[in-house]
Amino acid sequence: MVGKHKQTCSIAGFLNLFGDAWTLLIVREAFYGTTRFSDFQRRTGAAKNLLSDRLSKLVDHEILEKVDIGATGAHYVYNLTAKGQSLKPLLASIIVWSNEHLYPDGQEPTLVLSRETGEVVHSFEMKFDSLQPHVAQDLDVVAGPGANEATRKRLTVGPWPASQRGPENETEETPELKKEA
Amino acid sequence: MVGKHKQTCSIAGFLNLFGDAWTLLIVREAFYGTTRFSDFQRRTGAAKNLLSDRLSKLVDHEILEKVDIGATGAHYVYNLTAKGQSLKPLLASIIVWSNEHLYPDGQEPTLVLSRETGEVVHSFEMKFDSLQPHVAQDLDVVAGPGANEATRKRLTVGPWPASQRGPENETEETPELKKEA
DNA sequence: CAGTTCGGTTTAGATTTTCAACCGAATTAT
DNA sequence: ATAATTCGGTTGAAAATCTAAACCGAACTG
Repeated sequence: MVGKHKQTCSIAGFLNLFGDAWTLLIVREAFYGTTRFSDFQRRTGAAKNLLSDRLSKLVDHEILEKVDIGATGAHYVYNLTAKGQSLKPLLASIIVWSNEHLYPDGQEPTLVLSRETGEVVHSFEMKFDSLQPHVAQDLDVVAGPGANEATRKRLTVGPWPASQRGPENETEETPELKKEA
Repeated sequence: MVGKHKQTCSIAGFLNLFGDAWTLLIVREAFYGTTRFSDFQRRTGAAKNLLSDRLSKLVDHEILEKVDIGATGAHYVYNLTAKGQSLKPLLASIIVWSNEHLYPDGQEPTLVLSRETGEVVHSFEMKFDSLQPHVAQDLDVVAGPGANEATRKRLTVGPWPASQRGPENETEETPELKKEA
């Protein structure tokens, strides 16, 4: 796949990779510590063939790496690469924007916290020092006041990206957006 | 539309609005100063019915506002609302990430500059002061070394978001990604 | 008053997504 | 030993979405 957008534009290039309903959700899952095919499927709700396709695409683009575990069997883990982890500030930005503009105050499903102070992050700015490596390693994502039980259970576990956790039973329901659609 | 993702998750909520190939590209166009239906169509390449649908959705969500100009005729402009303009840091983040990870050095189609220093912005960090309004008003987006003529012509004009510009003739071509797909 | 522009809608066909069924290899249970 | 289950998919059929082109009315232009 060469990508649908032919424009010379950094945003169009991004959309060629992430401009669909599932890819970024799969990356989110990877940050939540999900590594197994079946866990991605259960936790995102994506169909298996589509999930298979998107995982391959992410592996092709070196956002994830596929590692064969289990001596001979069909057992793999998908891990975030360094490139994949570099998406963290972007995901954090998306959470912050969504919380401010899509959810009523006090109903945010997830929150971005400063790891240092524990305070909720509400806004962000570009950093002008081009010599520094990526920052935003000092951010955590935790369940917000609008999180349901399933979400809360998964987000009370640790830092982001998290190490792998076992496959608990989850069923997600009802969002509750500020503006309808 | 209620949204495809039912999960209680700020990222899923975002994807319910922006998780497709065109919506964010239309918002980008709005930042580039595009306001008219036909200009959106020509500059994004989206089919008219899909563009119509997406513009309505963005108006519903108050990212854009539709203003009737021209006394009686079918003449409208779509303007970014304050909520729409609040997406600027997110779009800037996307450009910065794409430039670092999708394009070879020196072939970035668009660049994010500090308005103050004129320097290229390479990374960003969250701002922990929750009392401040959105920042990143001091950023400009300009054509990068990898921009083609069409892109360059449109991006040499001014600040971002730009005021409306006339409909020049553009035809976009060939991207050139670091990793194939 | 004929043709063009603007902002769409409609329709038909192509593509993508969903959903369920199926599959082989390995692992666990009886 | 053999049956059932898990894992990581693939296949195929139906539904939904997207593309591309045709069409449309209401200005406005020549």
